[in-house]
Amino acid sequence: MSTKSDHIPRATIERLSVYLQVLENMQRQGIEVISSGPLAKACDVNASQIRKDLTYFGEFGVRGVGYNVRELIQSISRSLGIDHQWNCVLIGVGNLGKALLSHREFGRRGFNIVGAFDCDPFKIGEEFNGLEVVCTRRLKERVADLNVRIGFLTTPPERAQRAANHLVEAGIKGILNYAPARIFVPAEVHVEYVDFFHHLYSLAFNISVDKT
Amino acid sequence: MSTKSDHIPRATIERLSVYLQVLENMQRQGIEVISSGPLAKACDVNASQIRKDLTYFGEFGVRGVGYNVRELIQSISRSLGIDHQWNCVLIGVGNLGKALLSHREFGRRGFNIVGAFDCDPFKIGEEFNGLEVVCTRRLKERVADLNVRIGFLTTPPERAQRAANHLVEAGIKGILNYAPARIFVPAEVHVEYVDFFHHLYSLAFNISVDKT
DNA sequence: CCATGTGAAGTGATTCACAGCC
DNA sequence: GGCTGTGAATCACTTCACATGG
Repeated sequence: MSTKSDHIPRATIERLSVYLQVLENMQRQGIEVISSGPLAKACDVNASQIRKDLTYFGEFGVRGVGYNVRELIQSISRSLGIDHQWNCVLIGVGNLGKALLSHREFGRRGFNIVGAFDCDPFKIGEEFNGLEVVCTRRLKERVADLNVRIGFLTTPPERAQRAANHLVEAGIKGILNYAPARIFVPAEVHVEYVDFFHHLYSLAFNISVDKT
Repeated sequence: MSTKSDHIPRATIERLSVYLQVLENMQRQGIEVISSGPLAKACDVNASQIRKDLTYFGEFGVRGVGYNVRELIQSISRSLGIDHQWNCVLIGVGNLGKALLSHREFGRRGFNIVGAFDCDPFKIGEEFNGLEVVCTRRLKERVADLNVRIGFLTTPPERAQRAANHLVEAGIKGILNYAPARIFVPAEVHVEYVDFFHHLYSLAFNISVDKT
Protein backbone atom coordinates (compact mmCIF):
# COMPACT_ATOMS: atom_id res chain seq x y z
CA MET A 1 0.00 0.00 0.00
CA SER A 2 2.61 2.46 1.09
CA THR A 3 6.10 1.52 -0.02
CA LYS A 4 7.57 3.81 -2.65
CA SER A 5 10.61 1.68 -3.48
CA ASP A 6 11.37 -1.98 -2.79
CA HIS A 7 13.20 -2.63 0.45
CA ILE A 8 12.79 -0.75 3.71
CA PRO A 9 15.37 -1.37 6.44
CA ARG A 10 14.05 -3.07 9.52
CA ALA A 11 15.78 -0.35 11.55
CA THR A 12 13.69 2.27 9.82
CA ILE A 13 10.50 0.55 10.92
CA GLU A 14 11.73 0.45 14.49
CA ARG A 15 12.50 4.16 14.41
CA LEU A 16 9.08 5.03 13.05
CA SER A 17 7.62 3.87 16.39
CA VAL A 18 9.97 6.28 18.14
CA TYR A 19 9.05 9.19 15.89
CA LEU A 20 5.39 8.44 16.47
CA GLN A 21 5.80 8.43 20.22
CA VAL A 22 7.70 11.69 20.25
CA LEU A 23 5.33 13.35 17.79
CA GLU A 24 2.33 12.33 19.87
CA ASN A 25 3.92 13.87 22.94
CA MET A 26 4.64 17.03 20.94
CA GLN A 27 1.07 17.17 19.70
CA ARG A 28 -0.15 16.90 23.29
CA GLN A 29 2.06 19.90 24.05
CA GLY A 30 0.39 21.85 21.25
CA ILE A 31 3.28 21.87 18.78
CA GLU A 32 1.87 22.04 15.24
CA VAL A 33 4.92 22.18 12.99
CA ILE A 34 8.32 20.58 13.48
CA SER A 35 11.44 20.40 11.34
CA SER A 36 13.77 17.44 11.17
CA GLY A 37 16.45 19.11 13.32
CA PRO A 38 14.50 19.53 16.56
CA LEU A 39 12.55 16.32 15.95
CA ALA A 40 15.86 14.49 15.61
CA LYS A 41 17.08 15.95 18.91
CA ALA A 42 13.91 14.86 20.66
CA CYS A 43 14.22 11.35 19.21
CA ASP A 44 17.95 11.22 19.81
CA VAL A 45 18.83 10.37 16.21
CA ASN A 46 20.43 12.12 13.25
CA ALA A 47 18.28 14.60 11.30
CA SER A 48 18.99 13.16 7.86
CA GLN A 49 18.14 9.78 9.27
CA ILE A 50 14.61 10.99 9.91
CA ARG A 51 14.31 12.59 6.49
CA LYS A 52 15.59 9.45 4.76
CA ASP A 53 13.33 7.18 6.79
CA LEU A 54 10.31 9.26 5.86
CA THR A 55 11.09 9.36 2.14
CA TYR A 56 10.76 5.59 1.98
CA PHE A 57 7.04 6.23 2.35
CA GLY A 58 6.51 9.54 0.59
CA GLU A 59 7.22 13.25 0.80
CA PHE A 60 5.53 14.54 3.89
CA GLY A 61 7.39 17.80 4.52
CA VAL A 62 7.40 21.32 3.13
CA ARG A 63 10.80 22.71 2.14
CA GLY A 64 11.78 25.71 4.16
CA VAL A 65 9.09 24.93 6.72
CA GLY A 66 9.14 21.41 8.13
CA TYR A 67 6.47 18.83 8.89
CA ASN A 68 2.95 19.33 10.15
CA VAL A 69 2.82 17.27 13.34
CA ARG A 70 -0.76 16.03 12.99
CA GLU A 71 -0.31 15.09 9.34
CA LEU A 72 3.01 13.40 10.00
CA ILE A 73 1.47 11.27 12.75
CA GLN A 74 -1.22 10.23 10.29
CA SER A 75 1.29 9.53 7.53
CA ILE A 76 3.49 7.40 9.75
CA SER A 77 0.48 5.53 11.13
CA ARG A 78 -0.69 4.81 7.62
CA SER A 79 2.81 3.74 6.60
CA LEU A 80 3.00 1.30 9.50
CA GLY A 81 -0.48 -0.02 8.80
CA ILE A 82 -1.85 1.07 12.17
CA ASP A 83 -4.40 3.56 10.88
CA HIS A 84 -7.06 0.89 11.31
CA GLN A 85 -8.12 -1.77 13.82
CA TRP A 86 -6.42 -5.16 14.06
CA ASN A 87 -8.18 -8.15 15.55
CA CYS A 88 -5.90 -10.38 17.62
CA VAL A 89 -6.13 -13.61 19.58
CA LEU A 90 -4.12 -14.74 22.57
CA ILE A 91 -3.01 -18.29 23.18
CA GLY A 92 -1.80 -19.42 26.60
CA VAL A 93 -3.70 -17.99 29.57
CA GLY A 94 -1.03 -18.07 32.28
CA ASN A 95 0.00 -15.14 34.45
CA LEU A 96 1.37 -13.14 31.56
CA GLY A 97 -1.57 -13.96 29.31
CA LYS A 98 -3.99 -12.80 31.98
CA ALA A 99 -2.04 -9.59 32.49
CA LEU A 100 -2.13 -8.83 28.78
CA LEU A 101 -5.84 -9.63 28.54
CA SER A 102 -6.54 -7.21 31.38
CA HIS A 103 -4.40 -4.49 29.89
CA ARG A 104 -6.71 -2.10 28.03
CA GLU A 105 -3.99 -0.16 26.27
CA PHE A 106 -3.83 -2.66 23.38
CA GLY A 107 -7.44 -1.99 22.44
CA ARG A 108 -6.92 1.73 22.79
CA ARG A 109 -4.14 1.50 20.23
CA GLY A 110 -6.27 -0.43 17.77
CA PHE A 111 -5.18 -3.96 18.64
CA ASN A 112 -8.34 -5.71 19.85
CA ILE A 113 -7.87 -9.04 21.55
CA VAL A 114 -11.02 -10.84 20.45
CA GLY A 115 -10.20 -14.34 21.61
CA ALA A 116 -8.32 -16.06 24.46
CA PHE A 117 -7.38 -19.72 24.06
CA ASP A 118 -5.91 -22.41 26.23
CA CYS A 119 -5.94 -26.20 26.21
CA ASP A 120 -6.13 -26.50 30.01
CA PRO A 121 -9.72 -27.49 30.97
CA PHE A 122 -9.33 -25.67 34.29
CA LYS A 123 -8.81 -22.38 32.53
CA ILE A 124 -11.54 -22.74 29.93
CA GLY A 125 -14.57 -20.71 30.93
CA GLU A 126 -12.64 -18.20 33.03
CA GLU A 127 -13.19 -14.60 32.06
CA PHE A 128 -10.81 -11.64 31.75
CA ASN A 129 -11.74 -8.18 30.62
CA GLY A 130 -15.08 -9.57 29.42
CA LEU A 131 -13.42 -12.27 27.33
CA GLU A 132 -14.07 -15.95 28.00
CA VAL A 133 -11.19 -18.41 27.71
CA VAL A 134 -12.00 -20.93 25.00
CA CYS A 135 -10.56 -24.32 24.03
CA THR A 136 -7.74 -24.13 21.48
CA ARG A 137 -9.72 -26.46 19.22
CA ARG A 138 -12.00 -23.56 18.44
CA LEU A 139 -9.16 -21.23 17.44
CA LYS A 140 -9.50 -21.72 13.71
CA GLU A 141 -13.18 -20.89 13.45
CA ARG A 142 -12.73 -17.78 15.56
CA VAL A 143 -9.79 -16.56 13.47
CA ALA A 144 -11.77 -17.07 10.28
CA ASP A 145 -14.99 -15.51 11.61
CA LEU A 146 -13.36 -12.33 12.89
CA ASN A 147 -10.64 -11.90 10.30
CA VAL A 148 -7.93 -12.18 12.94
CA ARG A 149 -4.42 -11.70 11.62
CA ILE A 150 -2.25 -11.37 14.75
CA GLY A 151 -1.73 -13.87 17.56
CA PHE A 152 -0.19 -13.21 20.98
CA LEU A 153 1.70 -16.30 22.09
CA THR A 154 2.00 -16.50 25.89
CA THR A 155 2.52 -20.18 26.66
CA PRO A 156 5.45 -21.66 28.57
CA PRO A 157 8.49 -22.25 26.31
CA GLU A 158 7.96 -25.99 25.93
CA ARG A 159 4.49 -25.44 24.48
CA ALA A 160 5.42 -22.47 22.29
CA GLN A 161 6.04 -24.40 19.08
CA ARG A 162 2.80 -26.32 19.35
CA ALA A 163 0.86 -23.13 19.98
CA ALA A 164 2.62 -21.52 17.03
CA ASN A 165 1.56 -24.45 14.85
CA HIS A 166 -2.05 -23.95 15.94
CA LEU A 167 -1.86 -20.26 15.08
CA VAL A 168 -0.36 -20.94 11.67
CA GLU A 169 -2.91 -23.66 10.98
CA ALA A 170 -5.66 -21.22 11.91
CA GLY A 171 -4.44 -18.80 9.26
CA ILE A 172 -2.73 -16.19 11.45
CA LYS A 173 -0.35 -13.83 9.59
CA GLY A 174 1.83 -12.61 12.46
CA ILE A 175 2.84 -13.89 15.88
CA LEU A 176 3.89 -11.78 18.84
CA ASN A 177 5.87 -14.35 20.78
CA TYR A 178 6.21 -13.69 24.51
CA ALA A 179 7.37 -17.25 25.20
CA PRO A 180 11.10 -17.55 25.93
CA ALA A 181 11.70 -19.90 23.01
CA ARG A 182 12.37 -19.60 19.28
CA ILE A 183 9.54 -20.82 17.10
CA PHE A 184 9.57 -21.95 13.47
CA VAL A 185 6.82 -21.04 11.09
CA PRO A 186 6.42 -20.80 7.31
CA ALA A 187 8.24 -17.84 5.73
CA GLU A 188 5.02 -15.98 5.00
CA VAL A 189 4.13 -15.79 8.70
CA HIS A 190 5.87 -13.01 10.62
CA VAL A 191 7.23 -13.43 14.13
CA GLU A 192 8.27 -10.80 16.64
CA TYR A 193 9.94 -11.83 19.87
CA VAL A 194 9.20 -10.01 23.11
CA ASP A 195 11.85 -10.64 25.71
CA PHE A 196 11.53 -8.87 29.04
CA PHE A 197 15.14 -9.56 29.94
CA HIS A 198 16.94 -8.52 26.83
CA HIS A 199 16.92 -4.79 27.72
CA LEU A 200 17.92 -5.61 31.26
CA TYR A 201 20.83 -7.68 29.96
CA SER A 202 21.94 -4.81 27.74
CA LEU A 203 21.90 -2.47 30.72
CA ALA A 204 23.83 -4.93 32.84
CA PHE A 205 26.40 -5.34 30.10
CA ASN A 206 26.82 -1.62 29.46
CA ILE A 207 27.12 -0.78 33.14
CA SER A 208 29.62 -3.59 33.60
CA VAL A 209 31.94 -2.52 30.79
CA ASP A 210 31.98 1.06 32.07
CA LYS A 211 33.66 -0.05 35.25
CA THR A 212 36.51 -1.75 33.41
CA MET B 1 36.25 -7.31 32.87
CA SER B 2 35.28 -9.22 29.80
CA THR B 3 35.97 -7.37 26.56
CA LYS B 4 38.90 -8.71 24.59
CA SER B 5 39.06 -5.90 22.02
CA ASP B 6 37.59 -2.42 22.07
CA HIS B 7 34.17 -2.11 20.50
CA ILE B 8 31.40 -4.70 20.60
CA PRO B 9 28.43 -4.15 18.26
CA ARG B 10 25.17 -3.46 19.98
CA ALA B 11 23.65 -6.14 17.74
CA THR B 12 26.00 -8.70 19.21
CA ILE B 13 24.77 -7.94 22.72
CA GLU B 14 21.17 -8.37 21.62
CA ARG B 15 21.97 -11.72 20.05
CA LEU B 16 23.70 -12.97 23.19
CA SER B 17 20.30 -12.88 24.93
CA VAL B 18 18.94 -15.08 22.16
CA TYR B 19 21.81 -17.56 22.39
CA LEU B 20 21.33 -17.71 26.13
CA GLN B 21 17.63 -18.43 25.82
CA VAL B 22 18.15 -21.16 23.26
CA LEU B 23 21.06 -22.70 25.16
CA GLU B 24 19.00 -22.79 28.36
CA ASN B 25 16.23 -24.60 26.54
CA MET B 26 18.79 -27.03 25.11
CA GLN B 27 20.26 -27.63 28.53
CA ARG B 28 16.78 -28.40 29.87
CA GLN B 29 16.51 -30.98 27.10
CA GLY B 30 19.75 -32.58 28.24
CA ILE B 31 21.98 -31.47 25.36
CA GLU B 32 25.57 -31.17 26.61
CA VAL B 33 27.58 -30.20 23.55
CA ILE B 34 26.55 -28.07 20.59
CA SER B 35 28.39 -26.80 17.54
CA SER B 36 27.80 -23.46 15.90
CA GLY B 37 25.86 -24.96 12.97
CA PRO B 38 22.92 -26.45 14.86
CA LEU B 39 22.98 -23.67 17.43
CA ALA B 40 22.71 -21.16 14.59
CA LYS B 41 19.72 -23.02 13.15
CA ALA B 42 17.98 -23.00 16.51
CA CYS B 43 18.66 -19.28 16.92
CA ASP B 44 17.78 -18.52 13.32
CA VAL B 45 21.08 -16.76 12.59
CA ASN B 46 24.25 -17.47 10.58
CA ALA B 47 26.79 -19.86 12.11
CA SER B 48 29.81 -17.59 11.66
CA GLN B 49 27.79 -14.83 13.25
CA ILE B 50 27.64 -16.86 16.43
CA ARG B 51 31.33 -17.71 16.32
CA LYS B 52 32.30 -14.08 15.73
CA ASP B 53 29.97 -12.82 18.46
CA LEU B 54 31.53 -15.22 20.92
CA THR B 55 35.12 -14.35 20.08
CA TYR B 56 34.52 -10.77 21.20
CA PHE B 57 34.54 -12.23 24.70
CA GLY B 58 36.96 -15.11 24.47
CA GLU B 59 37.50 -18.56 22.99
CA PHE B 60 34.85 -20.82 24.41
CA GLY B 61 34.80 -23.70 21.93
CA VAL B 62 36.88 -26.74 21.13
CA ARG B 63 37.94 -27.15 17.49
CA GLY B 64 36.51 -30.25 15.93
CA VAL B 65 34.01 -30.62 18.77
CA GLY B 66 31.90 -27.53 19.52
CA TYR B 67 30.79 -25.80 22.68
CA ASN B 68 29.90 -27.28 26.05
CA VAL B 69 26.38 -26.03 26.68
CA ARG B 70 26.71 -25.48 30.42
CA GLU B 71 30.04 -23.72 30.11
CA LEU B 72 28.83 -21.56 27.25
CA ILE B 73 25.81 -20.44 29.28
CA GLN B 74 28.18 -19.46 32.07
CA SER B 75 30.56 -17.68 29.71
CA ILE B 76 27.80 -15.68 28.07
CA SER B 77 26.27 -14.81 31.43
CA ARG B 78 29.64 -13.61 32.65
CA SER B 79 30.17 -11.64 29.44
CA LEU B 80 26.82 -9.90 29.85
CA GLY B 81 27.47 -9.20 33.50
CA ILE B 82 24.51 -11.24 34.70
CA ASP B 83 26.45 -13.86 36.61
CA HIS B 84 25.66 -11.97 39.81
CA GLN B 85 22.74 -10.17 41.46
CA TRP B 86 21.69 -6.64 40.53
CA ASN B 87 19.74 -4.46 42.93
CA CYS B 88 17.10 -2.32 41.24
CA VAL B 89 14.54 0.31 42.21
CA LEU B 90 11.24 1.14 40.57
CA ILE B 91 9.83 4.64 40.28
CA GLY B 92 6.19 5.23 39.41
CA VAL B 93 3.73 2.83 41.03
CA GLY B 94 0.87 2.86 38.51
CA ASN B 95 -0.71 -0.19 36.91
CA LEU B 96 2.42 -1.18 35.08
CA GLY B 97 4.65 -0.52 38.07
CA LYS B 98 2.45 -2.71 40.25
CA ALA B 99 2.48 -5.48 37.67
CA LEU B 100 6.27 -5.42 37.49
CA LEU B 101 6.58 -5.37 41.30
CA SER B 102 4.37 -8.44 41.51
CA HIS B 103 6.24 -10.29 38.80
CA ARG B 104 8.69 -12.63 40.48
CA GLU B 105 10.64 -13.55 37.36
CA PHE B 106 12.93 -10.50 37.69
CA GLY B 107 14.23 -11.68 41.03
CA ARG B 108 14.63 -15.20 39.72
CA ARG B 109 16.90 -13.85 37.00
CA GLY B 110 19.01 -11.92 39.46
CA PHE B 111 17.38 -8.51 39.18
CA ASN B 112 16.05 -7.75 42.66
CA ILE B 113 13.68 -4.85 42.97
CA VAL B 114 14.60 -3.55 46.41
CA GLY B 115 12.69 -0.28 46.40
CA ALA B 116 9.42 1.14 45.01
CA PHE B 117 9.01 4.90 44.87
CA ASP B 118 6.21 7.31 44.06
CA CYS B 119 5.46 10.93 44.90
CA ASP B 120 1.69 10.35 45.24
CA PRO B 121 0.82 10.34 49.00
CA PHE B 122 -2.09 7.97 48.30
CA LYS B 123 0.28 5.32 47.02
CA ILE B 124 2.94 5.68 49.69
CA GLY B 125 2.60 2.90 52.24
CA GLU B 126 0.91 0.45 49.87
CA GLU B 127 2.64 -2.88 49.60
CA PHE B 128 3.39 -5.16 46.64
CA ASN B 129 5.27 -8.41 46.77
CA GLY B 130 6.38 -7.52 50.29
CA LEU B 131 7.75 -4.15 49.21
CA GLU B 132 6.38 -0.91 50.66
CA VAL B 133 5.97 2.10 48.39
CA VAL B 134 8.15 4.92 49.65
CA CYS B 135 8.29 8.66 48.94
CA THR B 136 10.61 9.61 46.10
CA ARG B 137 12.49 11.91 48.46
CA ARG B 138 13.99 8.84 50.05
CA LEU B 139 15.26 7.42 46.76
CA LYS B 140 18.83 8.62 47.10
CA GLU B 141 19.51 7.13 50.51
CA ARG B 142 18.05 3.80 49.44
CA VAL B 143 20.15 3.70 46.27
CA ALA B 144 23.29 4.46 48.23
CA ASP B 145 22.53 2.03 51.07
CA LEU B 146 21.83 -0.95 48.83
CA ASN B 147 24.27 -0.26 46.00
CA VAL B 148 21.44 0.00 43.50
CA ARG B 149 22.58 0.54 39.94
CA ILE B 150 19.44 0.00 37.82
CA GLY B 151 16.15 1.88 37.92
CA PHE B 152 12.84 0.83 36.37
CA LEU B 153 10.98 3.94 35.21
CA THR B 154 7.22 3.37 35.06
CA THR B 155 5.67 6.82 35.37
CA PRO B 156 3.29 8.42 32.87
CA PRO B 157 5.16 10.09 29.99
CA GLU B 158 4.79 13.64 31.30
CA ARG B 159 6.57 12.71 34.52
CA ALA B 160 9.26 10.54 32.93
CA GLN B 161 11.94 13.21 32.65
CA ARG B 162 11.51 14.32 36.25
CA ALA B 163 11.69 10.74 37.46
CA ALA B 164 14.78 10.20 35.32
CA ASN B 165 16.37 13.25 36.93
CA HIS B 166 15.67 11.79 40.38
CA LEU B 167 17.25 8.49 39.36
CA VAL B 168 20.34 10.20 37.97
CA GLU B 169 20.62 12.41 41.02
CA ALA B 170 20.41 9.30 43.21
CA GLY B 171 23.41 7.83 41.42
CA ILE B 172 21.70 5.20 39.25
CA LYS B 173 23.84 3.85 36.38
CA GLY B 174 21.14 2.50 34.05
CA ILE B 175 17.47 3.20 33.43
CA LEU B 176 14.94 0.76 32.02
CA ASN B 177 12.37 3.20 30.69
CA TYR B 178 8.85 1.83 30.30
CA ALA B 179 7.34 5.33 29.96
CA PRO B 180 6.32 6.23 26.40
CA ALA B 181 8.65 9.23 26.24
CA ARG B 182 12.29 9.86 25.46
CA ILE B 183 14.38 10.93 28.42
CA PHE B 184 17.67 12.80 28.54
CA VAL B 185 20.38 11.88 30.97
CA PRO B 186 24.16 12.37 31.23
CA ALA B 187 26.17 10.27 28.78
CA GLU B 188 27.50 7.99 31.49
CA VAL B 189 23.99 6.83 32.40
CA HIS B 190 22.57 4.11 30.15
CA VAL B 191 18.96 4.04 29.01
CA GLU B 192 16.98 1.20 27.48
CA TYR B 193 13.51 1.84 26.15
CA VAL B 194 10.77 -0.75 26.55
CA ASP B 195 7.91 -0.15 24.17
CA PHE B 196 5.04 -2.64 24.18
CA PHE B 197 3.77 -1.44 20.83
CA HIS B 198 6.89 -1.40 18.78
CA HIS B 199 6.79 -5.15 18.02
CA LEU B 200 3.10 -4.92 17.29
CA TYR B 201 3.74 -2.07 14.87
CA SER B 202 6.44 -4.09 13.11
CA LEU B 203 4.01 -6.98 12.72
CA ALA B 204 1.29 -4.69 11.41
CA PHE B 205 3.72 -3.19 8.93
CA ASN B 206 5.06 -6.52 7.70
CA ILE B 207 1.62 -8.03 7.32
CA SER B 208 0.42 -4.93 5.49
CA VAL B 209 3.22 -4.89 2.93
CA ASP B 210 2.70 -8.58 2.15
CA LYS B 211 -0.74 -7.87 0.84
CA THR B 212 0.51 -5.32 -1.69
C1' DC C 1 38.61 -35.06 9.77
C1' DC C 2 35.65 -31.63 11.83
C1' DA C 3 34.44 -27.41 13.87
C1' DT C 4 36.44 -23.22 15.73
C1' DG C 5 38.40 -18.71 15.21
C1' DT C 6 39.44 -14.91 11.98
C1' DG C 7 41.16 -11.83 8.21
C1' DA C 8 39.13 -10.37 3.90
C1' DA C 9 35.18 -9.45 1.09
C1' DG C 10 30.67 -8.18 0.73
C1' DT C 11 26.43 -6.05 2.14
C1' DG C 12 23.59 -2.82 4.23
C1' DA C 13 22.66 1.21 6.96
C1' DT C 14 24.01 5.95 8.39
C1' DT C 15 25.78 10.41 7.68
C1' DC C 16 27.34 14.02 4.73
C1' DA C 17 26.74 17.62 1.67
C1' DC C 18 24.22 19.98 -1.42
C1' DA C 19 20.71 20.61 -5.13
C1' DG C 20 15.86 21.75 -5.27
C1' DC C 21 11.96 24.16 -3.61
C1' DC C 22 8.85 26.88 -0.76
C1' DG D 1 16.82 31.97 4.11
C1' DG D 2 15.65 27.73 5.62
C1' DC D 3 14.52 23.06 5.42
C1' DT D 4 13.43 19.06 2.66
C1' DG D 5 14.75 15.26 -0.24
C1' DT D 6 18.62 12.57 -2.04
C1' DG D 7 22.90 10.77 -4.43
C1' DA D 8 27.57 9.91 -2.82
C1' DA D 9 30.72 8.76 0.76
C1' DT D 10 31.40 6.67 4.97
C1' DC D 11 30.85 3.57 8.54
C1' DA D 12 29.31 -0.69 10.70
C1' DC D 13 27.85 -5.27 10.57
C1' DT D 14 27.54 -9.78 8.33
C1' DT D 15 29.08 -13.53 5.63
C1' DC D 16 32.59 -16.02 3.28
C1' DA D 17 36.42 -18.88 3.04
C1' DC D 18 40.11 -20.93 4.97
C1' DA D 19 44.03 -21.50 8.08
C1' DT D 20 44.45 -23.44 12.69
C1' DG D 21 44.19 -26.87 16.05
C1' DG D 22 42.02 -30.65 18.87
